[in-house]
Amino acid sequence: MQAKVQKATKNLSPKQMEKVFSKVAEYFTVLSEPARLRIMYAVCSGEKSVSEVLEMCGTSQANVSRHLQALHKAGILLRRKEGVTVYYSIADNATVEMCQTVCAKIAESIH
Amino acid sequence: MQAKVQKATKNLSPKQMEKVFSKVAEYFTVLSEPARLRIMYAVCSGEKSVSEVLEMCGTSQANVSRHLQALHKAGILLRRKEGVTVYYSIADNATVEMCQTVCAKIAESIH
DNA sequence: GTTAAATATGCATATATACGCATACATTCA
DNA sequence: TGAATGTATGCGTATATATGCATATTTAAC
Repeated sequence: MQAKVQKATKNLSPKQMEKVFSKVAEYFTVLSEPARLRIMYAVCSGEKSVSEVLEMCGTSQANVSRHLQALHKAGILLRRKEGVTVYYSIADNATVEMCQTVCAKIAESIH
Repeated sequence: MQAKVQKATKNLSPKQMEKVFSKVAEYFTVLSEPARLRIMYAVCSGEKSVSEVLEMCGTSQANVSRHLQALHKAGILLRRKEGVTVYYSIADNATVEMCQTVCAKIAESIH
């Protein structure tokens, strides 16, 4: 962590370092909810409207809407509006691949 | 996410899938605290005792102790006791590298 | 304009957890 | 045994946020 991170944080003040850690923590917070992971998993199979995700994930409409917004705000999902319908799709493949790796690793430990 | 994850989750029941998402969420939760990231960053430079981390990170001893325990319980840090002193070091390099990547990416956006 | 469908938001509540403080526990040494 | 050092834990509090429910907002069709 230090080696690589120091390259990117070499010229950062302690205050700025705090900001980095704070933002990184925020980022991981978005991924730290089962409901959001379920939703991400759904959107991974292709662009989905809020209603479609709602059907696939089975919780309240309000929740799905808010979770999708959170993922969008974090830059992980793309948002596209078409009439009354709002479509979400993957924006950040790096994040998705990271989740893939972690999910696969943990899934194996369950087999 | 689906492609790779489906390979590892092909034979999992919906209930088991829920367990996977739940465990993945737990894992990310550990990484979603600035204080813990700061501590991980400190331990990255080499094995550290609780007191050493305490000096580097500047919060209460109780907090440092608990955060280190959380990181250990998550399998990210190794714990070694020597007399009264407890030393922690990196156990899971994959996690550390993941944090490196995310930190570097976010640090760049601050420059 | 009215209605209907899709999405978003306000509010109350429950739950999780980070933190500070005090104190307990463990180990070493005199 | 007693004292000192390093670490862990119990407890109360503050804060964040996930959720459900009701309702508002947006857009299209009539």
